This record gives sequence, structure tokens and C-alpha cells, in this order.
Amino acid sequence: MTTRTRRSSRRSEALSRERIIEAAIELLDADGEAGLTFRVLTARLSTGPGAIYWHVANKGELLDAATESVVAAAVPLDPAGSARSPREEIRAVALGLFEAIDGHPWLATQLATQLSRSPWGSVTPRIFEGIGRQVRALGVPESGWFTSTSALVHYILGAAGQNAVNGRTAQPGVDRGEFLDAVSTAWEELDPDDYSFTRAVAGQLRDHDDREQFLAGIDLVLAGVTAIHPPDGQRR
Amino acid sequence: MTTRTRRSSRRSEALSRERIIEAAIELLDADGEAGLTFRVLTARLSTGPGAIYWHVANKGELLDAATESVVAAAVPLDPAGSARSPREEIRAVALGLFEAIDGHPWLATQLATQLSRSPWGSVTPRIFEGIGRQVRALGVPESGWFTSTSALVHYILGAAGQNAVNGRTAQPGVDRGEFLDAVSTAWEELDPDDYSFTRAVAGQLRDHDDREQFLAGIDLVLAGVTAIHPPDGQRR
DNA sequence: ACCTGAACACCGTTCAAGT
DNA sequence: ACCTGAACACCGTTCAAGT
Repeated sequence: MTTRTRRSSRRSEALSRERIIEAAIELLDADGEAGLTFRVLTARLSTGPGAIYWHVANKGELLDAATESVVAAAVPLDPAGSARSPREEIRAVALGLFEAIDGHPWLATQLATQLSRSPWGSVTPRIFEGIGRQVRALGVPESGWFTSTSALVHYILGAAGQNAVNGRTAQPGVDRGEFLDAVSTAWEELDPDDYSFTRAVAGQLRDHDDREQFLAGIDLVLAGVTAIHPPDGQRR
Repeated sequence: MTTRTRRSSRRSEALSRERIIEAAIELLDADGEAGLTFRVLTARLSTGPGAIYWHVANKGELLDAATESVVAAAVPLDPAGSARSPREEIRAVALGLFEAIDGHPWLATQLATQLSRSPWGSVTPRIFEGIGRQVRALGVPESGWFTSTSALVHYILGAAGQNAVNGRTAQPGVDRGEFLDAVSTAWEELDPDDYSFTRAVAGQLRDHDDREQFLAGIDLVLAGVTAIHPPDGQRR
């Protein structure tokens, strides 16, 4: 009984930066980066381009805002009942991001570019903080904070992007199973001399579970963190 | 005394897929992704768009080809005198990629998108193979091959992209030192309650050396690999 | 202060026509 | 087989004008 499907946005309701961002996210979710166009955006909001440019500087800023909005929702900075261990907390942050990218495939590319383009924005610090606090809580000595947190964040972004984009709708309409199967088969047909390893591992690619692998990778990096920076205090 | 600057390509020399890709890379290097346009490409090669479309299906394929070309040069599959240890070899592959992205900043985004868009291409297998062989040589048991190699590759792509794009010419004309300084300062001015960790680590961000950090991260992930998958045979 | 919508410069791509 | 170049559909953005 809520505002029924509103394809072209209930006439009035006043334009606002928030509504624009919201509509942009819907378009991105539906048709990827190519789906976000000022023409369809103005149609959806039933305005003209000028109205949007009043609230938003340009398309880049709109994409940044959409990214920040989604990341903020996926990675809460103040975890509610923090009865979880640092390790569990890190997995939670990572999974939050993983799932966000899974639900919004355009996020992967966006994160890759935006993170480096404008690290003054709120998204890099948010992710960094979410992971870093737990690295600190883990008892890693201060000298290892930056390296450890960076390694975790880089792994998470790389893996989440990779897996998730493969996942839901890299190209809308491709089934995950078929996709992995096709890649796996392609790997098996590589030159045996040049690609002995990749061929050997094609089967593991076909059978692997994204989420499981992703978390296994986190555990692996965490093992590296504690191996190289043995916790000084804390014992769990 | 070589072919002097050839701004608009010595008239003849016949068009070919290779020459097109070569020119595309030059444009990408000079002005980033926005610099590669069919108008300027045709001008540079002194032809019409139709000629290019004869050799290349579309812009996407051109970008993919440019990426493959650069990666192939940066990550040789058959390392010459392999007197190096697996660990050194992995660092070499990673540094190759790191440097490639440093010299061709557009590569970062391209790798992030292409790796997931078309893993049947030659670039994913190449990187995977380069790292994976050494994971195998390290004595990691077969059950750990896929997870370990994935973790390394994800870290490498994430970190290399991140660092390198920050590095040379994220936006042409921004000095690396000033850039890091600005970000570091921005981090120091974050809310002390919400961002205690990020603030604490701002100094380490300012002072860190890209390459050093990058390699430290690799060592960290490698430590995780050997911690979780203790080598069964091999002893170095 | 906020919105309209025609207009501008530019883009990737196509295709009939040439050689 | 390979190339030419005008034309098409579409894009982000601007801006004088309205309220």
C-alpha cells in the first residue's frame, strides 16, 4: 500500500539532492553505469537538466554521492551491540561491503576509481576506520597499523569487486553458474605449457563459493597480520 | 634520429590493428581515459572512423586490447633466468604490475573492470598464472592453491591500483607529495569520535613510501599463506 | 531560490560509396 | 580487402528565461 511503483515519480514532492541521488541509484541498479543518463534521470524525476544541475555539480559528483550513500548504509561506523571479536567485526565490515557490491554491481568500478580520485571523500575514511579500529583492537602494535589495515582494505576491495561483479549482474541476464562454468572451461583449454597452474586450478574455480572464498581470504590476510605483527597485549 | 615526434603519424605505413592499439595507448597515457576518442585517434592516424572499425570491433575491444598489450609486456610469463625464489618471483610479478599501472594510470580502472567483465581474456590468466606458479613452488598444498593465489592477486590489484593511481597522474598536474599531504591533513581533521583510528594513522599515510608499503603488504599476505597452508615439501 | 527547456559541443557508431 | 567521410542517435552541460 506504499507509493505504488512510481515509474516517473509522483509529480510534486519537490526536487532535492536526496531524491536525485536516490533516483540515480535506482537507475544504476537497474541498468548499470550506462543506465544513468541525464535524459532518463530528468524523465524519471519529471524535470529538466537545469533542475538537476541546481542540486548537483555534474555527473561525477552524482556518482560520488550515490557511492557514498550506498557505502554509508552498508558499513555502519558505530556497530550496534559490539559483543563481537575484532576478527568477527572485520569479517562483518568486509561482508557488508561485499554484499553492497553484490546488490549494486556498479559500486565495484566506482570504488576502484573514486577511492583513488578523491580520498578526501567520506568513503575511504569510513572503510579504513571500520577495519582499522579492529586491527588496533586485535593488539597489533602501532607501527603495524597502517600496513595491516591497508593490506586488508586492498584485499577486500579487490576481492569484493571481483567476486561480486562476476556475481549478480556483470552483464544483466547472465547466470552465475553458467558464467563460472564457461570461464572454468576456458581455463582448462589454455596452453598446457604456458598455463599449467591456471589449468590445474580451473576445477577449484568452478566449484568455489564466492562468499566462502572471500572470507577465507580475509582469514588468510589476518593470519599474515598476526604472524608479522604479533599482538602485544590482548588475548581475545 | 628516429621517426621524429610523428604527431600525426607518417602518412602511409599502412593501418593495422597493432598500430591502432599503439596509438590508443599513447593517447591513454597522455590524457587518460577521456583522451582516447575516435576523433583524435583518426586524426592521429590520419584516417576515418570506418578504417578503425575495420580492424577493431568497438571502443571496448580497443581498451581491452590496449590493456592486454600493456600487461603482456609488464608480466612476462616465462621469467628468463629464474634463479629467484618463489617469494622473489611473486614480488617481481607484483612489482611489474605496479610499475605498469604507475606508467599507465588508466590501467587501474581498466583492470578492475576488465578482469571481471571478461576473465576469458588473456590478462586474468596471465596474472593468475604468474602468481600461482610460485604459490605452488612455495610448497603450498594443492587444496590451498586457489585461495592463496586469489588472495594475492586481489591484494596486488587493489593495492597497485590504489597506490599507482594516487601516484603519477591521477589528475595530470597534481604533485604526489602535495597530494598525500592534503589527504593526510584532511584525515587529521576528521571527527575525533568517529574517526579515532584514521586520525591516528594520518601521519603514517603522509610519510609512507608507496613501493615499500606495497611490498610489505605482499610479505604480509605471503606470511598468511604459509601460516594457513604450511608448505608440505620444499624448504627454500 | 528554484526550475524550464532549447541549444551547444561532442561522443561512438554506421554505412553507402570508393579503390 | 581495406579505406573514406558524411550522417545518425545520443551524450553531458549551459544558460537565458521564467516563477
